[in-house]
Formats: sequence, C-alpha cells, structure tokens
Amino acid sequence: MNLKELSHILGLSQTTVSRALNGYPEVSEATRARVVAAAETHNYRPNPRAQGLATGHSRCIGHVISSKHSVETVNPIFGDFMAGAGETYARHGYEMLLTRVDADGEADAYRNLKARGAVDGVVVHAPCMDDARLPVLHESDLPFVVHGRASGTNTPYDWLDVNNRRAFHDAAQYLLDLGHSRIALINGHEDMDFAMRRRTGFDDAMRAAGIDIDPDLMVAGEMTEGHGYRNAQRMLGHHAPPTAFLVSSIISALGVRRALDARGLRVGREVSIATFDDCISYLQNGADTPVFTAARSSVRAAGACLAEMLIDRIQNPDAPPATRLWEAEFVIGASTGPCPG
Amino acid sequence: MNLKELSHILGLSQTTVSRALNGYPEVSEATRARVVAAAETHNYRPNPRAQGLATGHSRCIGHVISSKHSVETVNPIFGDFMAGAGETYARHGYEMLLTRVDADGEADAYRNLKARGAVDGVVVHAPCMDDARLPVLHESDLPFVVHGRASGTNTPYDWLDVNNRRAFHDAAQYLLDLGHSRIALINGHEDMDFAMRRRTGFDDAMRAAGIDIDPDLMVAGEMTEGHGYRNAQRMLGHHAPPTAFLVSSIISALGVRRALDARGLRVGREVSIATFDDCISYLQNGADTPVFTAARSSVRAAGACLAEMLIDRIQNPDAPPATRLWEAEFVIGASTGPCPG
DNA sequence: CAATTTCCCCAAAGCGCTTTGGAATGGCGA
DNA sequence: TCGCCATTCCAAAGCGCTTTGGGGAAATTG
Repeated sequence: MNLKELSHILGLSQTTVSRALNGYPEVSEATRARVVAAAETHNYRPNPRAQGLATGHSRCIGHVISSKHSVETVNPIFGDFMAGAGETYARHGYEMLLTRVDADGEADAYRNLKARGAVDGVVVHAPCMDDARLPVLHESDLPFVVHGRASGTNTPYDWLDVNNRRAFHDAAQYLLDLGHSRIALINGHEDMDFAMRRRTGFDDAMRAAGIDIDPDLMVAGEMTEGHGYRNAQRMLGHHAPPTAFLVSSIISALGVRRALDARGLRVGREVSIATFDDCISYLQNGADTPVFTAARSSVRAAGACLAEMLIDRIQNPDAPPATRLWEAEFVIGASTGPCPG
Repeated sequence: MNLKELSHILGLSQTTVSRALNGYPEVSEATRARVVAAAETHNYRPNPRAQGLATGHSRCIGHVISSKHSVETVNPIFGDFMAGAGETYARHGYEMLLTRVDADGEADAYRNLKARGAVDGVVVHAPCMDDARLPVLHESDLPFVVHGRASGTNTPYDWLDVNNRRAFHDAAQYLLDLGHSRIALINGHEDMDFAMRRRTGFDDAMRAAGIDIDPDLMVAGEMTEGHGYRNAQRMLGHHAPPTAFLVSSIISALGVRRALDARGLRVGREVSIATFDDCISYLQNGADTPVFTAARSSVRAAGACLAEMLIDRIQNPDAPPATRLWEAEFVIGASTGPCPG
C-alpha cells in the first residue's frame, strides 16, 4: 500500500492525503479523520526512503562501532548505552544505524555516512586524545555529539562526560584516608580520553599525599575480566604487593576479586577494591548495600541524554554547543576497609 | 555530489555513470576507469535512499530489541551477537537498523519494518514458545532468521540454535557423576524457548538418575548477576542446601560464586558450579584453564552465522529452510568437584 | 448581488537513483 | 562504397514521497 493507492481509494489527491497524515493545517478535520482511518485499515506506512529522498532527512542516527584496540572484545557498556539512547530515539521517531568498521576506518565511515546522507547525525564513542574523527565531522557538518571529551581538540562541540578525574581522585583519596599507600591502578587504555583523566585524578591524589607511584602497580588495557585477574595476580606476586586496587571497570574488578579469592585474600579485609561502576544492568552493584565501593554513573542515562542532545542539535544546528559534566556518585561498599597492619 | 553532477562533469549520461559504477558490461573499460576515478576524486557516494527507492532494496538488516521481561535489563549477549553479525553484514555491504520497542510491540515493529520497506530482512531474537512474531513474519514474507527455535510453530523457517537440551543434560549428568544429588538449577525465564529446553535436559538427567527434583532448588528469571546471587543465597539457606549449581549464564554464575564466597564456601570444593558460557568477550572463561566448568558456544559466532544465513535467504527467497543445531563444547574447569561427604 | 476572503483541495515538479528501450558510432566484410 | 553487427552510450520513465503554486467552491462582506 502506497500513497498513490491510498489516495485513489479515498478519492483524494496524494497532496491532501500526505498533508492530512503529516498534520498540516490545510486540510479539514473531517477529511483528516477519514484519511487517518483509511491509513489505519489499509495498514499504510509511508516509505521512509521515499520520505527521506523528498525531505532530505533520514530519521536515523548513526553509531559506528570500531574494533580499535581489539577485534575480539566488545565494549561491555555498549548494550546499556544503546538501550538508553534507543529509547530516546524511539520517542522522537528516530532509528539507529550501526556500522562496524575496522581499526582505522572510523573517520572514513563518518565521511561515508555523510556523503550518502544515510543518517541525520552521529554519536562518537570513546574519544581519544587528538581524536581524528572530530575534525572530519566538523568539516563535514554532520551533526554529532560525543560521549566523553577529546583533549586536544579546540573547536567546540557537544559532549557529555563524567568527571572522571574527580571520580578517581576522590576514590584514591578515600583509599588513602583508609591508610592505604600501596594502591594499584587498573585502568583502561590510556589513549582513551577518559582513562587518561582517571589516571590524572589518581596521580594527583597520590602526589598530594606524598606517595611515589610505583609503575609496577599501574596498568592500562582492555577492560575485561581477564585483564583484571591477570594484572592483579601479577601485582599480588610483587615483593611489596598492593593493599588496595582502584579499577576502571566493574568487569575488571570482578577479575581482581577472583585473583584475591585465588590467593585466599579477603576482599575489604586484607585487600580493598574500589572501582568505577557504569551501572551495567546485568551487573547491578547492589542497589541497597553495594558490593564494591565505587564511583558510579549510569551509562544508560548517558546514552539517553546524549540522544536528546543530538536530536536538539539536529533540530537546531546553530545553537551554541551544549556540554554536560556529570559527577559520579561515590558509594561505599563492602570491598574496602582500613589498611591492615 | 550526486549522480547528475558527476555525470555532467564527465560529459556522460547518468545511465552510463551508474552502469560504470555498478559494473554493468554495457560500458567500455576505458570509460569505467574514468568514471571510477572521477567518483573517487569527487568523493561521490550514491545516496542509499535514492538507490533503495529505485531498486526496492535497503541493504539494511533489522534487529528489533524489546524489553520483554524487563525494561531495565539489557541482554548481556547483545553486544557480542551484534559484533559477530555486524562483521558479516559489513562484508556484504549491509548495515543494521536497530529498533527498540516496549514489551508487546515486537510483532507490530516487524509489520512496520515490512510496510515501510525499511529493511531487507530481520533476525528474531530470543524466541519463546508459540512465539507471536513468527506468524506475523511468515505472512508478511519479510525474510528472517531466528536465533534459537520456537517450539509450537510448525511452519518451517531458518534457525540456528545450540543443542540446549543436550548441553544441560550432559552438564547435569557430569554433576551427577561427581556424586551430587542436590543440584540447583538457576535458569533464564522459562517462557523463552532455550531456557525451557535447558530445563528439559536437566529434568531428564535427574529423572534418569532417579532423583526427585526439589522445586525449591529451581528458579527462572532474568540472567543477571544479582539473580544468581540472591537465589543461591536463598537456596544455601535451605535446610538441605544444594551441593551443586547448574546455571544458565556465566553472569548469573558470577552471582552464585559471590554467594558462596559470602558464606565461606569454596567453589569446586564444598559446592560446585557448572554454567552455560556464551563466550562473552569481556568475560572470557579462561581459554587455557577454565574457571567455570561450562557448556560453551560462542554467541558471536552465532551472530556471524545467522547473518550469513539471512543474507542467503534474502538473495534466494525460495531456497529450502536452513537450520543449524550446534553442539555446545563441554569444558571442565575448577568450579566443580566431587560431592563432599 | 458582486467582490472578497477563507477553506479545501489538486496537479505537477522535484528528491537521486536504476533500468528499459532505443540510437548513434565505428569496424568489418562484401 | 554500402550494409550489418557490436559496441557504447543516452533519454526518459519510474520508485514513493513532499511541497510549491495555484484554483474552485462555499462563506463572508460591502
């Protein structure tokens, strides 16, 4: 069923039917009702490609997911982010278009999306320092928002970020206040902007406390469970093992806990763990009594908010740049305790 | 840059340029080379909507993700499945269109997708018994493949499934052979087809061993970490607690392990855990020495294979239905041991 | 009653591509 | 020199929608 057929059935012109359906005032309420009813009974849906061709919009948002650090590993926060964003999109009548690209294809992918007019806007994930994607997006004037920030880019843009520096500063400070001084940092890849900021927060707190940072107790990598486990194992075998871990992801924190278990060390007693918690839905960190002491911020909420920001930007391309800096909530759980000895 | 402009620059007709770009034989190799070069330098990309309008294809695959059991929780296997499928799509020049819908909107969403011609095919996730989506898809003749199977549907269709019944039968048998008889089952929602099959496999093994199944030791629900934890906690408080757990997801198994830790029970000693492992990338179950004894099957590989199947189906709508039944690999890890006492 | 205004509605021109049904061009043999 | 194929290209008709630029009829005004 298409517009032509439907308007023929109704004995109206395509113009009138189209206008009736799209809420234009030039059509009487009586005919509008008639048209809407007919569209319903004949199960008519405008063809989005034709619609897009005519209007120049696609009502689609692009997300390009790359396998930058690893083709194997998918980002655990991906699902929750998309769930949050997807809801907002749906509410505004947008859909999402996913494109998978290899390591270096991201900038190209955006160029493509733009050249083909496949999407009305894109969201940029996991920015790194001097991110190559932002210049591409800027010059292509494809509307975009960034999840995180990219240090080193001076043209303003829309972003939403968690105050990662402060979150890790405060978490480290909390551990310091408990008397820990051998604190290990298990971070994400430090070419990612957020990881770099967390590192800075950690460094600042340690330096302010007058503690030398032991490079053996710092590691950056893919935030998997195995990454947490292997590095915690290694560090615990150190001649002066850490008494506390600060971890960049609850997934890796699970690995750290497993390493402690394997060595018979009790979490929150012999060794403490604090972590960043993205509030991944299937890994709830205990709403009432948190398992892990954590700085938490919902990635799902971030997805929803960024989607909203992007839609605003699309509707209003000349508005001043919007930025949000969210503070993580610090919750104290059972995984931390005073430094023993 | 569009076809018209490009062909004007080249001094050729749109027909010729289009044909040159699409590899039709009616154009000389000399002009083809010229056209391709010009397209490259002018960064020309055909507009997919116009292309779609003209051809009737969208080169898009639809995935509709619903919040059936919970608006809050996203399926942890989602990311890896999409990564696998996405790669295959990309290789074949397809993109993916995600649509989020509420609980009961799925069938409608498919109808929409079809009526609007937004996608060339869809993949159906998490089928349940007598799934309402399959009839809708059948009558709409939108190409589709199913991840899993839907008991109660008799019209044939393309599917890929793991032999869940056997996987859980064998896992239960393994625990029985270790001497366990108080075996708890922590399952996914049992209106989902796969969960029902796992349940059947478990039941069969237990019955064959002549063991009565204690309803107190069986639970079905959202496969979160918390679900595993809470139910394990409850069961361990039972007057005759289980000595082994069979769990439907490694995520929930993590929760079970936490419950054991909390009670000072050693995993694989006092209490055993066996689980299904979807090979989620960031939760590797130890490639060399598995942490959990598990029946494992890569959801990412499933995504890739289903994508391939769907593309085949789109290209060849009248081919006989294709079905794949994968056997899970059973790996023995450190989480199981002989029944104590 | 004629002249406006208001209300509804329509024909037709695109949007950027593919594809059908020719039509030129040039090379070849006769 | 002419006619006949291949070869190579083109004009134009869609695909299904939106939107411009009217236009006719009923309602309102002087």
